[in-house]
Amino acid sequence: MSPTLDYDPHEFPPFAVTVDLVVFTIRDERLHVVLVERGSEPFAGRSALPGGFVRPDEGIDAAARRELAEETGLDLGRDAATLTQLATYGDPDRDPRMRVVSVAHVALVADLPDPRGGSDATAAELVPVDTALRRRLAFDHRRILRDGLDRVRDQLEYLSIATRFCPPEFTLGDLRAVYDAVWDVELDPANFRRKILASGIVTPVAGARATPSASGGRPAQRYRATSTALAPIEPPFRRPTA
Amino acid sequence: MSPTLDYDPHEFPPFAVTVDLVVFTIRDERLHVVLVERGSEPFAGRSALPGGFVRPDEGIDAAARRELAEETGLDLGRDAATLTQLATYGDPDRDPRMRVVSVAHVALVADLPDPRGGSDATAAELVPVDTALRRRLAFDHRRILRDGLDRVRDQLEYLSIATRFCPPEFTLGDLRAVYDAVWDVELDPANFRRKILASGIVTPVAGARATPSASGGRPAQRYRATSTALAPIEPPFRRPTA
DNA sequence: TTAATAGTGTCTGTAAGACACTATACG
DNA sequence: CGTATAGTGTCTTACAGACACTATTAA
Repeated sequence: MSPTLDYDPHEFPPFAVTVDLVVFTIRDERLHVVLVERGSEPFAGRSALPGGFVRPDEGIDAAARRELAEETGLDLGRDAATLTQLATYGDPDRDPRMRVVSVAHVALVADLPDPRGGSDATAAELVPVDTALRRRLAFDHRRILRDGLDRVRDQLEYLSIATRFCPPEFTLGDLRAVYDAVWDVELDPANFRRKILASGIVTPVAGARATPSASGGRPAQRYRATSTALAPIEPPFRRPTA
Repeated sequence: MSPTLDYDPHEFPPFAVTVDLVVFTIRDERLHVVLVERGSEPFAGRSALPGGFVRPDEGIDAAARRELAEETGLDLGRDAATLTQLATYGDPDRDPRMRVVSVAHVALVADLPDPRGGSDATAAELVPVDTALRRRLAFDHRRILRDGLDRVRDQLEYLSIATRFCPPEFTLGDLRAVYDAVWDVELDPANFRRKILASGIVTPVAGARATPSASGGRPAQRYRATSTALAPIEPPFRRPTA
């Protein structure tokens, strides 16, 4: 805030503030993002990120949680770490109607029962990210999605966010599948195991073993995230080059 | 943006949008931040980060550049990389007057001739960051400063931002002094040289050697940033533990 | 049995940290 | 000469990647 105001605070310019959400999950071994179909102009009929206006007495992340619940039926609960702020997009012409500044967020969720349409009957769908990036999205949502994807890929290296894509208990194979999907690689199971266990971000569940998948295989030890909060991966788990 | 609006766009809630700036530089081997003194309520007389209202037809980073120039006389020019968005702060009660959402930025500058008061005669000063963090700052500026500091410390590991604190030509000793100041460590000159040169973020200036400092010593090779854009440091330059 | 996944062991190359040593300036 | 900084070389340790090998399940 400027100590010597350029504008009287009661004559401030007319801004609208919104939130947009990049909601990632993993489905069929691939990274997906939640898109909604716009029902009204501008960009009616086009795919868009879920989001909406921040209410006058509502915090910004509260607005993000509320909009996500309203449009997709997803409840992130009180868990602070699955929803993080990405960046703010405020080009003067990003919305043809008026000046809108949007605070974008990234949410990571375990695979959903199924994305249902919002309480207001808007269509919500789960789309593979590469498909979504090839679509013509409303507003500057393609750029926001791109930025969100970059962020998740980066954070996978140094933060324990991978467990957010998993249910409370998971195997190291499940966790590796997250890395494989987000980075589009195939990590060596042996080296993955060594690095993840050394980082301490997961703790084995005493006695719990996973039933082998349909294709057979030895049952795997079950793990839980060591902490409910995000933890640094130390040393960082670097993404394979090329 | 919600496809089914909770609010008619022409009845949007009354928000003001501002920018705040965390401007870092290095002075006397220590990291400093630019603070201004507030001339009016609320928080009159208290130190604050420079910033101000975004104008109706102005982009957000354009507003940040303009406010910085107005309040401290610093011109970042067209260089995109010295000014980066940090995060957005929008608690409903962060400004007692009205609902204000502020987009905070971080700027890195080479040591200034001297921070002059703004064109509107507001006092601007350069304060060591640890001192600034102990002060009672206006609004939530202490948290913003804290977040900005964390960001710069992190980015020093994997982005070539250190050169932004230096004049166009510098020695490896100068660059190491940046790391020492921001991380509050004393890096080994030999290992620092090896890692920085291996990363390729700097290029030697043919024939140019620095005159030894007052205390003597062999003249050092001069370098320039290899690219005007920010480049990743590969492999990352990890901060010493503890 | 085979196929598939879980999990262990080991070798090799790269790179970080510690630090000795040389080079070139000022006084 | 001593002192201070620039710059090189080298040793040790840690860890990542590659990959061989064993373990335990389903079909």
